[in-house]
Amino acid sequence: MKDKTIYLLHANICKALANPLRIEIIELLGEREVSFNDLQTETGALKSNLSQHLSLMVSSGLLVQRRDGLKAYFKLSSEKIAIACRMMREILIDNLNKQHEMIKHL
Amino acid sequence: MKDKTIYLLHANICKALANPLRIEIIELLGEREVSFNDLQTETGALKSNLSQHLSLMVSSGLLVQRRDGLKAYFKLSSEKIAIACRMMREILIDNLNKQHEMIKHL
DNA sequence: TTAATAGTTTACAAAACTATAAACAATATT
DNA sequence: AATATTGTTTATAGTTTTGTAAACTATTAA
Repeated sequence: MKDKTIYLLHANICKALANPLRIEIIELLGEREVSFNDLQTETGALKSNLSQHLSLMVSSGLLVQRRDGLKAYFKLSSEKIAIACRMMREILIDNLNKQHEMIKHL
Repeated sequence: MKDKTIYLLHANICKALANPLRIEIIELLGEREVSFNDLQTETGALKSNLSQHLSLMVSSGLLVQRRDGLKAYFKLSSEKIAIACRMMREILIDNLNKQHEMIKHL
């Protein structure tokens, strides 16, 4: 029987991306570090909800957190994350375009 | 109020990857088309379960399905999907290596 | 020390996801 | 026509994810 652990771990990384707010966070982080406060302002999310999502992203290894006094700052743990995220966006756009073509040819 | 539709759609693409069996399927498909039967043999999944996952992947635009008589065949709708998937795997491996380093330095 | 600020954690209900089993449909074979 | 093959769909029960609200913690300021 083949070991499926790697698929489970791999799926967990994908899961950490699989939420609209978390996608928005990744795009806001882009190349730079952003404070919790700015993330809240820009996403409009509830503090508690934002904190939960950020915590999930940190513990799944997508983000790194730093604290300075009361303030918390977050950044991507690797630029590969932004790249993978952009690639998914491309797949989405391609799909939307294909659907659009389908509809046009009716 | 900013429109978040794009984040929702983007997250849906990520969700379509966010399951161990679906990751395994994507890797099996790689560059080539594979029959339902072969997918079942190689994954060891239940027919009904496999069919549900494949159906989800088709409707989310990740896969294309073809039928020939009784047989069903599946392939990736774009090679970008394999690439994105490999990139996620790299992120995973990097994370595991980082964790390993952390543990070593205790 | 008290109050204010900035996040975090916990509790909980609703929604989404998953695996299994059983019923079903479509095609091919006898 | 009857049977077998190859999947698909539906039903269901258990699990996970999610957003909100409330309680809590840590740091800073008065």
